[in-house]
Amino acid sequence: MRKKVTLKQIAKELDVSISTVSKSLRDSHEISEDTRLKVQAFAKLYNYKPNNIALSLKNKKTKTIGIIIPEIVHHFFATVISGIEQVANENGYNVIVCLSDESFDKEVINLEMLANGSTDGFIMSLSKETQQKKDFHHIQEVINQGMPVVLFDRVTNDVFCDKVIIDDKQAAFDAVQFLIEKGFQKIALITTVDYVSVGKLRTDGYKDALKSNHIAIDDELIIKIEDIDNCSLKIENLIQSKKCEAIFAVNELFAVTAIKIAAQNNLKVPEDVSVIGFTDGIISQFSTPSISTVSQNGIKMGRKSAQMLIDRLELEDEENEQYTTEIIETNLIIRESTTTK
Amino acid sequence: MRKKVTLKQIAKELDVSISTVSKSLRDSHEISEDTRLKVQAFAKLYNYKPNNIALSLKNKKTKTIGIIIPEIVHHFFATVISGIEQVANENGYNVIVCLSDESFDKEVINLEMLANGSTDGFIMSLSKETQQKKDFHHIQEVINQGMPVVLFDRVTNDVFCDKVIIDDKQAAFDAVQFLIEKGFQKIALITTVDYVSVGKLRTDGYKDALKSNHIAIDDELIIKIEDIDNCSLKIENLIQSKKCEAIFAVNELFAVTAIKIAAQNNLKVPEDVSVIGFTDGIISQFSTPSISTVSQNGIKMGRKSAQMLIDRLELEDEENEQYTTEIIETNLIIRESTTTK
DNA sequence: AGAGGTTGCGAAAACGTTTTCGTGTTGAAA
DNA sequence: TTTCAACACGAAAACGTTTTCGCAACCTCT
Repeated sequence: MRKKVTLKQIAKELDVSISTVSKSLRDSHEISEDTRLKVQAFAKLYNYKPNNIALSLKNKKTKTIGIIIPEIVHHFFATVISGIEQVANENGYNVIVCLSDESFDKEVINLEMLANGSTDGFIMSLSKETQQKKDFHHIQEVINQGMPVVLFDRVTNDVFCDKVIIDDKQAAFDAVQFLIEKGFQKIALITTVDYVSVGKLRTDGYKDALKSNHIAIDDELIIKIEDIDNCSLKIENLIQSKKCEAIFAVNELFAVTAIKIAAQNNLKVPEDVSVIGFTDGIISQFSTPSISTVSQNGIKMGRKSAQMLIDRLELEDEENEQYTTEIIETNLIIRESTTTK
Repeated sequence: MRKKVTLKQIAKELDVSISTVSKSLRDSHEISEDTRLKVQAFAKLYNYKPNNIALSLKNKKTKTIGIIIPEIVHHFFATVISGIEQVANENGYNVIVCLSDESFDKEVINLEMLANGSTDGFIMSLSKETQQKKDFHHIQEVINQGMPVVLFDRVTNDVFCDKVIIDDKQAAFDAVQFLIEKGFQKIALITTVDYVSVGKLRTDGYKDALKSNHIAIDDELIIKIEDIDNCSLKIENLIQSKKCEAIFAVNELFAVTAIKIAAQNNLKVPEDVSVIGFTDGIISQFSTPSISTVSQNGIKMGRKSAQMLIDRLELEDEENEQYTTEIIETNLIIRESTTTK
């Protein structure tokens, strides 16, 4: 076992001081060429690499970004991480990932853990519980300590920081508008409970689209799912009522579930009912029929978030800038699950 | 902006030494109760938390696990990370995630970067390129430096370390055996090129199952996909040849693609052709028909990997133990894509 | 009162860097 | 021969901890 070699060991071996070794390796002109080359050769031979921890301590920079998200087994979040990682890598940063499991407490613990020197800043998306409690003191805290935070997707107006979102309301509006233009009037909405910020916004977009087309909002056509695991019953009721010609679902899972239940009830998609989902994930692409959906472009969202964070980290004159909220464009991807009335 | 407070600042403020503060906070009996309580109260007031970097430097332990995987936008890998994160969290570890993007060079760079003090050990799954080049010196290197490594799923016999795998060959055997027992003889295989270790093993399992049932291996029924993005053509040829009654695919994507292409060619699944996939991901669960598949249990794999790594990290008398290879059981999940002949 | 033990605290080293500053040696200019 | 700059290098501080050791001051016996 050949442990990593340190400056001290090199210094001892070559009978020079630690300073000399350090300077030689950093090509300082203070050191004679003789010594410099000798040290460099020795360092190369022993594969010397500076210790990151020591550097972090000295520089008060870790070159590490903390990511805190509700869960990773979720295609959208995975793509965002992927985007973050790309930009982080390009700029010499590493990412350390923590999962809140949609729990407020875990979010707080993770944040505090990483805030004690482990990372230079954070990119996060709020857990459901946090959104429900509307308690953001932990985030405010790290910001007060001078660590930049970028919120993405599930954000809040209650904390001032950089944010990256899509225009959920507009995207939902567009999707529903599309259905209306295809001739549908009886459009159902499958959404989440209101405290999930994006769910609420998408619901608003749905309602706005109906309103601006002078279509009455029928509460029987709006179902709010609390627990994703047993959403089937409510959806089945909706389908069996046969009151809807089209469905707009605020996520993939709701969309594909609706399609499945429709099939079980001998309704064909899109012939009998058109479906548009949200999030262009694996499900939308590969289910049969493939699902028309609002694409969120998680990669771009991640890249943008990382870029904003790194920009702020490397800004010398802190504080100077105002916070901005970046909006990532969405687009409607039309596939097999929609048709014309 | 209230920066984090340090021992030194507390010491100065209370006019005691740094040692006294440190000891007070760690409830040392060396310190009088008076002083202890005073320091603790002050520390609490200013929300003192020890700096992780300083601790890491001192203890020569980071309490951080490095994960290096080919990609994260892949349900299986996401579940493994999830499992790792659970166990890591339970044991006070953080995880830092790097993506190799299936590139050998990125794998090496990430590994070397993290090996310079950033993590205590690694959990990794080899990139395709690494498996193809059969160059594992970078992994051997960090092991030689005394950092434990756990390989999972895509492993190699060329490096000695702990490993967590499924019995790919047996699992494939079981899946094919199942199809045979359902009465099928003409069973096609959609697999990867041979240098992907798991692809090779699953191919072996397929062949063994046929052999042990005295069914001749028909090379026309075996197609090897190099590039996942344009696998359609080869699969279409297979489907159109109409020579197969059942298909065993070594991953979800191949399975769902086969089903889609079958549909396009007016073949129904499972009525006209049965399909079994590999990996119980989102696709298998939500596609229509839902896909019978070999479940790998990524969570369990991640948990086991993390446990093995942490066990080794916290083993005082290093070296003492032998390396082990843990096999996670798989199970065949039968859904709608298979039937009886 | 002296010996010995306990109590309470501080100095300093250590982890591995980088960087500032000081210093001794050399060479050249005056 | 003296003076001064350039050169080459080392000592030490700093980042924030923990821990070992040393050392006073006090207490308790004889």
